[in-house]
Amino acid sequence: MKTERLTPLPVAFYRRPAEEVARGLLGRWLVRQADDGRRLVLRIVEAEAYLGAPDAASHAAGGRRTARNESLYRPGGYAYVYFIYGMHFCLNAVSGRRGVGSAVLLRAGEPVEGEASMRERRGLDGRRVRPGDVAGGPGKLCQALAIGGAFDGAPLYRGPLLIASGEPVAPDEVAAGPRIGVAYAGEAAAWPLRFAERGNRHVSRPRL
DNA sequence: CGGAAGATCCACT
DNA sequence: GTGGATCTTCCGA
Repeated sequence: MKTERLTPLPVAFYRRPAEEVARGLLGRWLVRQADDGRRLVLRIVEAEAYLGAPDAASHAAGGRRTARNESLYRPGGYAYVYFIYGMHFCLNAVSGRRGVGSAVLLRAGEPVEGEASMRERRGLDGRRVRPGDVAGGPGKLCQALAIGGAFDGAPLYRGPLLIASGEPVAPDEVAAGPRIGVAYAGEAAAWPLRFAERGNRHVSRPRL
């Protein structure tokens, strides 16, 4: 891939409503400069918007603010990384203005560079691998890119973890549906805030 | 201070 | 399709 096109998305990209940011992130490159010197790149193919206070599915529902979700209230352009189910990390891109608490959960990516390294981190070495096994899910994505709690609050426009402008997915190629794993959220559970590239086989759940 | 639930993943049937 | 793994965080008592 062409290094000269690895231009980080500017902070202004993120300082918009989460739904716009989620749609706009599809097709972009999630770039991880690993500690072993290798560069890992995923093309983002699935993302979910979480709106903050008015969204019962958000970690900021009702304005809830704790030590755990503090970075969710940073200005758009920073990472919110949390630990869940005793074993998985999830990566969000904070959106909107400081204090809003809205973010975009990065749910799936398509390997572009460093796939062998990602498979190794995922424990898939030598095994038969189907689309979605490498980074088709928020936990898988973080494991493939070696993203842990150390990135909570880190900027996404510079440093060892950033999102670079690729070719955005055309609006009519974006499928929308309800978010995954938020059945408890009442009315908000049905909001169509999950977005994925239509027909892409690397998404976490092909049904949309 | 105890308990319950969680923006998940995997193996198994 | 179902259930188990595994542990941090949060809220209620």
